[in-house]
Amino acid sequence: MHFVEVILPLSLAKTFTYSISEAEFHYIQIGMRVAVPFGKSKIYTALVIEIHQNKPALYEAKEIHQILDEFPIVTEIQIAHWQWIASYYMCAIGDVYRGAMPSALLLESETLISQKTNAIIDTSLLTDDEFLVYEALQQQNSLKVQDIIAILNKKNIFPVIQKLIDKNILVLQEEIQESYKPKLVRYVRLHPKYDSNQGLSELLEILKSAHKQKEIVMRYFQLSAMEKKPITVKKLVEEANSSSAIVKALIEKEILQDFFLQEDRVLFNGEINEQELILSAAQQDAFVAIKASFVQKEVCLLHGVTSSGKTEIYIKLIEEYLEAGKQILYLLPEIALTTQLVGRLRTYFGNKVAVFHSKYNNNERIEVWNQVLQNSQKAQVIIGARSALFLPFDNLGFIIVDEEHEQTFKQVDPAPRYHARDAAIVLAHSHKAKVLLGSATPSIETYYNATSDKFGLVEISKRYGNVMMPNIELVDLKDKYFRKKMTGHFSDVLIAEITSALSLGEQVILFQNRRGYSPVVECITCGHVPQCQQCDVSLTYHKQKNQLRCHYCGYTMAKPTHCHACSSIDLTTKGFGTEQIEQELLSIFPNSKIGRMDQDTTRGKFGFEKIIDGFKNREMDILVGTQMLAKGLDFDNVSLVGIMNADNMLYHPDFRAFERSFQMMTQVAGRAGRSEKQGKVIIQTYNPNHNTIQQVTTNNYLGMYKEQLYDRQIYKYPPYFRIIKLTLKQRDFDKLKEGSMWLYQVMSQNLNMPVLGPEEPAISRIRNEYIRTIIIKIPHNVSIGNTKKTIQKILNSFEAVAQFRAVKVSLNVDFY
DNA sequence: AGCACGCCGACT
DNA sequence: GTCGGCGTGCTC
Repeated sequence: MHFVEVILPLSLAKTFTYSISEAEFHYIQIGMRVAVPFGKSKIYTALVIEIHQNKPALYEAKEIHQILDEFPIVTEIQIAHWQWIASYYMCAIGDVYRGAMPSALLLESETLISQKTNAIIDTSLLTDDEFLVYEALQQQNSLKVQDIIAILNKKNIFPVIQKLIDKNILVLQEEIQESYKPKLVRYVRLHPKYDSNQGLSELLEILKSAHKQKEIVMRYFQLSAMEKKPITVKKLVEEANSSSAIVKALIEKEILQDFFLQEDRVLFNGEINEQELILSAAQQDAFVAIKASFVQKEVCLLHGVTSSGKTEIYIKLIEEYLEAGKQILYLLPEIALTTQLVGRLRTYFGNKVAVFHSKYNNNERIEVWNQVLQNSQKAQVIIGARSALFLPFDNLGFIIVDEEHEQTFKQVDPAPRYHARDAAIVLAHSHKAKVLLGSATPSIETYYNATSDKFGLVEISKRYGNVMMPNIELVDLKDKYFRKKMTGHFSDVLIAEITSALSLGEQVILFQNRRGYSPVVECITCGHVPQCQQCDVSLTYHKQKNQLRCHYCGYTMAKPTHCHACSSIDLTTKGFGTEQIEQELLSIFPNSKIGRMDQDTTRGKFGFEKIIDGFKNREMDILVGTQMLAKGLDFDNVSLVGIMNADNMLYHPDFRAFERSFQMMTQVAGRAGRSEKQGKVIIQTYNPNHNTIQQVTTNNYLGMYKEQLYDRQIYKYPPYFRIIKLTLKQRDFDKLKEGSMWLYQVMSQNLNMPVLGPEEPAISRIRNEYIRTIIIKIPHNVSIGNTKKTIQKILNSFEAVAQFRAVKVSLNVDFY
């Protein structure tokens, strides 16, 4: 009687018990994967988290299908960390498991349908559908469920299959395929029988008349003498200027032999910079202060203004942890930033640097996973986006969370909705590692923790190399429009500054945060704006493709030629996004090269890099972009930054709107003036006297922090209160309304704390589902654990009500 | 997440 | 009358 407890990669909170044989019991270890049958026919990759001998009383445990690993591929620290995430962020452990593992390690079975061998079939006894399946099987050995759905063009195909099985025509089998394939490279060597000197002369004799072949063999000798390492077939063919057919002939003659070696997909072949990195005085002070803070505290905030040279300090710290033989995790908010950073770190640490993020393909991810697990030399420094947090660290010593304030560290959908910064701090604790948070504009929460002695705090207020902070000028849009000094969305001041920057050969960045201000098509006659059929939003106009698009469900339609409400043909576009700014620029500065960076232009694996590199290489004069521009990019020739409209960020219905606006504007402004010359920033706004805008202008982080902190306390927001947001979704409007009201009332009666809602969000319907939200504010002196238990209990009774069961509820703890 | 069971409306 | 739609519940 031997059993294992396993986690399944499904949104199920429970663990499941399977029985194993005695032999398996002695072999199996916690952290290994097992293939298990689950439900009627499927096989899933489960993770063993406990091995025991307690026979379940209520059901008969199924046997596992097979053990998939030879050694644990998940550590016990990881399992504990995942359990913490599941409990803190109120999601199923299965969600965390599924989100944490590279998908290639979580294979599911695929049902294959094939014809029974030697079946005697009388096709006249088949129905039309059955015949179609039968006929398809004459072409192919096996079909997938999806194939049959396509062939029959209907959803429920199981009755048909069942009948065919009953008629003894079909068989089903479940197949799991290991999708990871090591990259194998083909090499050649001389056949051992010619190894001796005598063999050599024999060889030359054989090849006397085969010129081409002789050439290859001679080239092979040269290369192996020169390189003193195995030679690939590819290289040999290239060097000998020959073809692989000739190599093949030599192999067949048993003169050469081929063999395969496994190769890493991710290789670094650059030069390692041997020069020691020298820190400036300010950097050196910060470096020493951080180390001092780590003596007492586990977490330290490095608050350094934009271009204060934080990366060099990180590199110095990484060096020290590497010397101590520790693994280092470097978290970045955006995948797109990794390329730049990897290049930089590799010049110091060479092949010890590995990258991990979701755009990596499956094979690459598994290689990094294994390298981290084995504490390989190739993966001592891991750079990655938030998911890198889930790697199987063996000996983690140090975590850097760069641009700590970025909201992309918080996963929104799907569950687990974790915050990578906070989860990193917890992970570091179990590894007894240190955490460094870096930012020019720390989040209010982090700065609060740093100033209330929970975290260490180190500040740098000077830019590296004494570059001056940019000079920020405000332009009052109301006044400019009144005095007719505007050309499109550009004020005369901005145009003048762009003109002068361009004439000096300097580059310009223009920032337009498009959120909520997408261009729409409007009918001049009746004011009708085309809406998405399935969502509660206006369709966005995309000039390039001349179509209207829904940003929420992806619905597209061609731009209408007439109004669908009144048939008028007088249509106009309203609102402005990056695309329109780009268009306007083209007419104002027809001789300049203009680039655009937003979600539309940075698609594809290297879309972002292409634009960034293009701009760096000065292939463009002006770059227009969205918030992507605000994320730690370094350009050395940008002297002017323009913020097209500061107001649409400020007036977002969100308690973080001012904090975010400050961060975004300060970060964008920070792209200006990286060399000796002082940079210039123009902010166009209708509210030049707004506190937040004034704080940006005077680079007054502390002022912003204090003001926001005060507001947060009064309006009961973090860091004084923890926030849990519940989102309810349902296709039926009334059901949703009733359900959300019920939930709100029970919550506010049973929780002794503020509960807000049920609120109809600004976009109240997406993909035909109506949405309501409820917000719970947990004071800091109340136990979060108990509160979450109560919330869970209420949700359980909510689900027990039959009419509410169809309402989907999702939880977002520490909603960002 | 599947997948089966079971209950109601649109067709043979 | 049945086929097939979806709501509901369970999976070790």
